[in-house]
Amino acid sequence: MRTSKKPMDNESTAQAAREAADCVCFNVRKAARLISQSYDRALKLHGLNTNQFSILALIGATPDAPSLSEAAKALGMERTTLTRNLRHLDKADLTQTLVDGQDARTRRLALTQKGWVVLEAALPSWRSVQKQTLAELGPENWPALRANLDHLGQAAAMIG
Amino acid sequence: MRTSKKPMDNESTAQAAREAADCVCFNVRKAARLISQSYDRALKLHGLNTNQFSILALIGATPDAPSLSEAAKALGMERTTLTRNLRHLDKADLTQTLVDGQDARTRRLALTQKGWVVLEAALPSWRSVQKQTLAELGPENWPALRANLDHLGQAAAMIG
DNA sequence: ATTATAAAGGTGCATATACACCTATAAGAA
DNA sequence: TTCTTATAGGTGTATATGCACCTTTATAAT
Repeated sequence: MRTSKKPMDNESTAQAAREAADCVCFNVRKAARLISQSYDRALKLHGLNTNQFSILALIGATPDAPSLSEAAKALGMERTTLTRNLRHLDKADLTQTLVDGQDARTRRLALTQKGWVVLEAALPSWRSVQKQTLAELGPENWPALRANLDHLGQAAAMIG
Repeated sequence: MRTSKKPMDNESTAQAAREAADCVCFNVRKAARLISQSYDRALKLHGLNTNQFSILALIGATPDAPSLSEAAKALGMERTTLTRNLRHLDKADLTQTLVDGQDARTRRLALTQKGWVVLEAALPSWRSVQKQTLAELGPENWPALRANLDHLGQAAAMIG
């Protein structure tokens, strides 16, 4: 006896829809949402969220001030998304967006002195949450996981 | 001779910041952004993005109409995020949000007939992009990758 | 030098995300 | 039954995301 409330005509679609629980995109997005919450909690003390921390760290880690597009590429972030994310950091006086001397089209990104101070202060909190996360995962699983994520990110441009 | 443009006092912070390229959260978020773009392209024909597809599929796949909170839990999505995401689907007449008969606090989620039709139509496009994505990844790598992502998502609540 | 093309970046719009705080309703305690 | 507490959900606010389309500036072609 059927107890489902779904109309019989949709039953085959319902069955097919169960496949989508295995969707790569869904599962990566879901993990990103959940993991972000723990990193956000850890960085909140420093007035940063995980995204802002990543941007500061990328700029700080790049030997010469990267252009907006270079930074966006390195962050795997749409250029226009980075433009807007930088607004908050610029307003908070953590970053500076300056016109390049050679090419008037290019914006070069740099940390302000305050940006350096906040980044340095936030790094121990990041290390702590990163360590806990790797411990949960099993640190030996991380290299392969990261390689798979990198590979998927690389390949994505060719798919769809 | 030093050629870096960064002030010497920040060099140790710059060095430390390079560790953050290995951040679990950053790498998962980055992959989510990039992968989402390919799935979004694949589903665009059907007027859906990957997130909307996932919500439709989850509701369609659930035997009895799930409550908002149950659906949010299954999607790994903040309840209030789902509330707002459903607005677009409700407005597009793909989903219905109805007050439960037993408990006036509870909203039960269901697909409209149009929702069933769109979901059914979108499933082949999803299968296609999913297949290409798994082919790029190497299908044998997906079970472990998914298990690691699930584990991280589960553990996130305890971290930070 | 002029024109055509390419490259860098910004804006409008739509959608996604979640915390803090609020209301409404149900269930339990007195 | 009344009071208390727990549960389900919504709203205000801030930030994130990316596509389509635009302007500005540099480079290439003639």
